[in-house]
Parts: sequence; structure tokens; C-alpha cells
Amino acid sequence: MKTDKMFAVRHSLSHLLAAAILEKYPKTKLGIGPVIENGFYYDFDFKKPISDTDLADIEKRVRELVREKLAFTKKIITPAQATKYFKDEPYKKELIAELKKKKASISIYETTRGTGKEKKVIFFDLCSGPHVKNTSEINPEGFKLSSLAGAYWRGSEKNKMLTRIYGLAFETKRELDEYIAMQEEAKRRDHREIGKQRKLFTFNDLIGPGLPLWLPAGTIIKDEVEKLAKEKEEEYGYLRVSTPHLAKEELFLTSGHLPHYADGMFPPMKLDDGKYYLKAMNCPIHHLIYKSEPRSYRDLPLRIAEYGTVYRNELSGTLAGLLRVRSLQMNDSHIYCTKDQIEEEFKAVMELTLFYFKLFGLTNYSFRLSLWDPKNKEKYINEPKNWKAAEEALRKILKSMNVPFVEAKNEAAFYGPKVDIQYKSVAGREETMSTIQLDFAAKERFGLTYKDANGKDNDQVFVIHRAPLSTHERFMAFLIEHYAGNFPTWLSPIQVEVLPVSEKHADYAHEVKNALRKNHVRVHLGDANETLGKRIRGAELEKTPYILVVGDKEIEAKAVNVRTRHKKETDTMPLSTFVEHITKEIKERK
RNA sequence: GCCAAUGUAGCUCAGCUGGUAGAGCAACGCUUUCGUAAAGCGUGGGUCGUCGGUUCAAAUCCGACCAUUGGCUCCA
Repeated sequence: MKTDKMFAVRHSLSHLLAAAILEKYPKTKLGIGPVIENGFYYDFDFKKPISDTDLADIEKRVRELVREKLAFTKKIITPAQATKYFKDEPYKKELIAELKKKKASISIYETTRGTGKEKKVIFFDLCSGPHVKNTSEINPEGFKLSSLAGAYWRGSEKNKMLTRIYGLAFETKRELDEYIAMQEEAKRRDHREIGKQRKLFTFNDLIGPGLPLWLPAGTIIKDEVEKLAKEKEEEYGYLRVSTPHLAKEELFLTSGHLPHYADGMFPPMKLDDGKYYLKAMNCPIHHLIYKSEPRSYRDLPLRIAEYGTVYRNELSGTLAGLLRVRSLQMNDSHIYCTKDQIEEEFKAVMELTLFYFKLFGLTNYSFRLSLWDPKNKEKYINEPKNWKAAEEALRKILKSMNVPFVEAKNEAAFYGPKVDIQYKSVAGREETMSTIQLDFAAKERFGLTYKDANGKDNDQVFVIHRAPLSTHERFMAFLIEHYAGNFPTWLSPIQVEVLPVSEKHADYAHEVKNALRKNHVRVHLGDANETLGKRIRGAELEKTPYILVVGDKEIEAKAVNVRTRHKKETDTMPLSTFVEHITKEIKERK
């Protein structure tokens, strides 16, 4: 009930916004104005561009309209009437033509002021509703025009770009304020902010946008994640390889990437022996590793793994911190198997993925079965039979594993359907974290075969592409925001800060440091030049998991005084006990 | 790439309508040697994103470009 009402409120606000815009900028043409997750938007074609400083005035006017207790009424009209109503609205006319074609009923909502004879229509819009009956149902303090953005008409870059005004809308001001506060908290956790503060990574104009530089502290975390992946993949029977960052044009023509994915790749380099491309994916090269020797059924499934660096020519406007970059290190692997092995292999990858998520404590994820769109001939290889069979196979696996999932059309890879694991970040942005893809095209393109038990050549080699730990870049972004910078001990760039009370205790502090370092604990010694309070504050701000204070008492007892991150109480224990404790914690990846 | 906004010291920011830059933190130096989230004093550091233009004079006005942010399209 409540959500229905909010829908009507948000939708009505979008109409009032349009009404206010037409009042202020009469020559503006209207696009569409739907309800979205936390509010609404409306697309306008302004004669003269407006800027976000104009939003305050517009918001004020919308608020006045709300207070005027305006009424909304629905009217069903004929296509002919509709054309008349919207004779000066080119975008609306386009929509009407489509409704007419579909023989759908056409309705408008009128916004009126006054009653009886005084009643006057101040705005009307093509709309199927629902709306509030009267703006008195809308809390004038529960909404806010939040931002201005460009948006292509009907979402196609071939169309004109309209100006979109976004609004937030809730039932009460409190909810609105809470939402804004939540956004601010998300901003504090933003991986770009924390990455800068904690010196994890940086960018440089001379190097270029989307090309991150991993600083020492960030590299530690990245390497720990990679170590984990290598260990687990070894456990799951993967074989590790490493391959070059570029390859000849012919390779990407063979794989089909060039016709289907050319826009995503960097333009070629011309050398004396032909054109070379930076790889945007590792798969074709792994396929050639498969082919580097004759394979037998005994070799399958063959699992080839690499933390490969690939380069993608993302549009400059889409780059965002580590979430979308142009050079990326992917936790990539390709599993070559027979049709009969697909299910088991796919399940093993799902299991591994879920293991990782549990280890990192990630819970905000969902599964998406990404399907092709037969109409999109440009994007997908044209093998309808294979598409249908592969999609059905994945659907069956997901169902048999009893995991909830949604199906999404036109989200597949060009060579086959995939299961994407979508993660919702603190800021509410949804991105693909992990992906498991079924490829039925590689076998023909690359001529992948094996000798079966009868010594005959079999060409039914299926490939599973998988990247459960995403890319180092994106995964790091998620981890930073997930932990809000409070990395678990095993990932912390500095695990222990040793602080001598004064210079008299420096020798013992060194001893403590060396004992920890010998046990592969990442330890930093804070020099005694500053007050103890200040050094503790510094280590707390760095979110160091353990702070060890050593003074006369500790020297006497061969002990350390342990302060655990964000806890005021401390605990004195023998140095050996602490070493044992922390090495165990690190080993267990806690 | 497209739409809009932003860009001042390592970081966070101030600098009203044009009269050639300032704070806090950080860094460095000296004093202090301290028992659990900021000791005191001092010093250095900026061709105000870049390049042009207007002006006697530009951080401030205009243009182009670069980068970032929020969206659109795209996507791991």
C-alpha cells in the first residue's frame, strides 16, 4: 500500500515539475517523466540550456504548486484527440504514434486548479498513471530536486540528448533527510576517498584516465587477494599460465572479438609485420594454449588460469575510480570441457564464487542469468540453436542449485549466455562483480578438439569463462567500500603498529618488530619523537588492526600491551602469545 | 563520446562584484621523552588545471583544451 502511494506521489511530482518548467520556460518540449527508485525524473528539451543553479527556483515553484492543492484527473482519449492535445510536442507525438500502432488505450492526466466554474487546467500529460487525487496528499517537505543530467531520448545515443532533472521524493522530510545522510555516509566510504587517504592507488594526468597506479599499500591488498585466488585455484585443479599483452589482428578476427567488440578495444598498432592489438580479454590466447598440444579426453576438463592484464577502450565519460578503468587485471580462467562436464564444472565455479563471498562477508549480491537478444544482430553471433540450448543449460543449473536469480535479455556475451553476480555497493550502484560464461562458439572458431576414448577426434569442446574475483580494480573498490577501510588483519597493509612509550624503550620496540617480521607480520615501528597519544591517534586513523605499546612494564615482563582497532581497553600479554595469536589470525584470513 | 558542474600548497578548504594569494592538518627544524585518539615554538612550500584572449592590471571575465564528479550510452 505504502509503495503504491509513494509511486503516485512521485509520479505526480514529476508532472508538477514539468508544469513548473513550462511555466518558467514555455518553449520547452517534454520528454518522459517516470518514477525511479528514490524519486522521479523528467526529461526536457530546453530551448536554452539550464544549469543546476536554476534548480532551487524550480524546486521552490514545485513546492508552491504542491501547496495549492491541485487536483489530478484521468481522461481516456482517442488517438485523434491525443494528436490534437500534443500538437506542439514532438516527443509525445512519437509515443502516441506507437500507442496507436499497438492499439493501446491512450490516457492523459490533467492537473487542475480550483473547483466548479473556477476550475482551470494548468497542465496535462500523456500518462497511464496512477496519480494522487490531490496534491494535498503530497508532503511539500518530502521532496528535493537533486541533480541535472543529460540523457538520450529513449536511451539511444543516436537520438538527441535531453536534459533530465532528477528528484528525490519520500513521504516525510525525515525519510528524505535519512536518505541524504545515507548518501553522505556512502560518500565517506567511497573507494576513491579512502584510496586517496590511505594511499592505496592514484591516477596521473600524464599517464591517462582509467589507468590506475597501485601504490605500495594498495599493492599489498591486491597481492593478498591474488595469493588467495592462486591457492584456491590450485585446490580446484587449475593450471596457471601467463601470456603477452598484445597479439596480432588475426587472433581477434578468429575469436570474433574484432567484429563484435572492436569499440571496446584500443586501436591497432601497425608494425612491419602487420597490425597488433592490445588484448581486451585473455580467452583467445588461452584457446591457443589449449591448442598448443593435442588433447585427449583424459585432459578434460582442462582449467587454465591467469591474473591477466587486459586493456579496454572505455569511453572517457564512463571511467569511475577503480570501478571502470582502461587497464585491468582480471581473475580470469577458462575451463575446457565436454558437454557432459558443463554442469559439474559450472557448479564448482559457483561454489568457489560463493566461498569467496562468504570469506569476504559480502552479502549484498544477486544472480542474473544474462541472455541474448535475437533482435540484436550486431552484438551476438548468429547461432539461434546454440543460444537456446546454452541458455536452457544455465537455467537448469541455476534452478538445480536452488539459488534465486533474475533473467535479463540482451546482457549476454557475444559468444554465449552468462551468469552474472551483481553487487550493490554502499552508494546503491549495481555492478557486475563476478561472471561465469558459457561459450559454445570457440570450438568452431578455434577448431578445439580432443581424442575420445575410441581414438576419434571430437569437436564438441565447451568453454566456461569465469572471473569470480572480478578484476583487481573493481574488486578492490568493492572491498574498500564494504569494509569502509577497516580491512581485516590479513588484508591490512600495516597489521601491527609498535609504539615505544619513549626513546628509552626503542631497543625493545625493535625487538618486538623483528619478532613479528620474522613471522611475516607486516609491522611498522612508530618513532618516539611525538607524544604517545598522537602516535596512537595516527595508527587509529590508519585503521591499523593492532597497536602495541611497549614501556618499562612490558620490557620487564617480555610482554606487549595490545590495543585492538577502535577499542579503548587494552590487554597485556607475553610477546610470544601475541605472535601466536596474530599469525593464526592471518593464516585463517581473518 | 554526449549533458551539466567542478579544478587554489601533499590533504581539506577560504579568497564578495578584477588591484599579482591565506588557514588548519601534513612535511621539515628546534625544544619536549611522554602510558593509550592531536605537546610547544619556528621554517619551507602555490607561474591559483593547461594554453590563449580581454584589460593599465586576471585565481577572479571570455574561449579552447586537460582532468574530476553526477548522469546518459556502454560495461568486468
